[in-house]
Amino acid sequence: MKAKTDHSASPGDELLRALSALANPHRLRIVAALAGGRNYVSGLAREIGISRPLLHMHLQRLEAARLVSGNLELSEDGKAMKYFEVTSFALALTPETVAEAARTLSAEPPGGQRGREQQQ
Amino acid sequence: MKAKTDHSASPGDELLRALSALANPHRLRIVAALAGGRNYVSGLAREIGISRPLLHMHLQRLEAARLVSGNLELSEDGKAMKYFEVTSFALALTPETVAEAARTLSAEPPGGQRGREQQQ
DNA sequence: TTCATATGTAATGATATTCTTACATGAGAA
DNA sequence: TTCTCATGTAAGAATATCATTACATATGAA
Repeated sequence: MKAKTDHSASPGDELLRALSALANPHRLRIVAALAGGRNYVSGLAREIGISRPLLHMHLQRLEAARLVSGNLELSEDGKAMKYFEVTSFALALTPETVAEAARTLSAEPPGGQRGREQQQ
Repeated sequence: MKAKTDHSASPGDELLRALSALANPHRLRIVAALAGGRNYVSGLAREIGISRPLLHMHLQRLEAARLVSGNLELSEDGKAMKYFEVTSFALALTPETVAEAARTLSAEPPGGQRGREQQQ
């Protein structure tokens, strides 16, 4: 129950989070829509045709991966609206960059990075 | 039950499949290990410390995404060994490339690309 | 034959993700 | 007050993913 927006993660973990965030058709469309200009969640939900609660969940995932960012604003008529926009991310994925990132992955609970003697 | 290695998929679908394939710590490590040289599945399983059936499953996912490829060979002593190697993939991920790919996503079973009038 | 190596897959369970429905709040307009 | 539009979140069901265990095959060596 911590680190939803973990600011202290290894490059490997950050890459993994970004990849997990992008590995979904809805979220790809969300990023695509926001690449065309910022929008608030209700408007965005209508634009891409999914429910607000669902969009809310996907936006959280994208924001946790730092691929989008949102901030609450007050419209002229006083309505609170949360506008989201894409961050200017740039990920280069090749066998080499993946290999480099994989070296700093923290996952895998039991065992850790060191000590991997095969048994039987 | 079809298209495990779908050769006729849109760029968007291919990107989604590649992203889904990479969005897993084991599979990042598998790609990393193979980037250091080809290997056969039992050897690779020992190298990265996971069970063979599990590795087999992950390799299928990576191969379906065309990130790795394997071919069966016969060792000198007659053992059948399946050697895997990474393909020379290169994915550039930016808001723009994602937006471009998202235009050709086929997913979303009911509704399709067209016809998205809001109800309510 | 038995042991050790390689291959693959089926069955099952444990977790994680995804998605809908329903509810709750706040502010301006009618 | 009531309606509309915005926000968010909780609960539960439906799927998908992940992982282990167990089984099945084939080959060479002891």
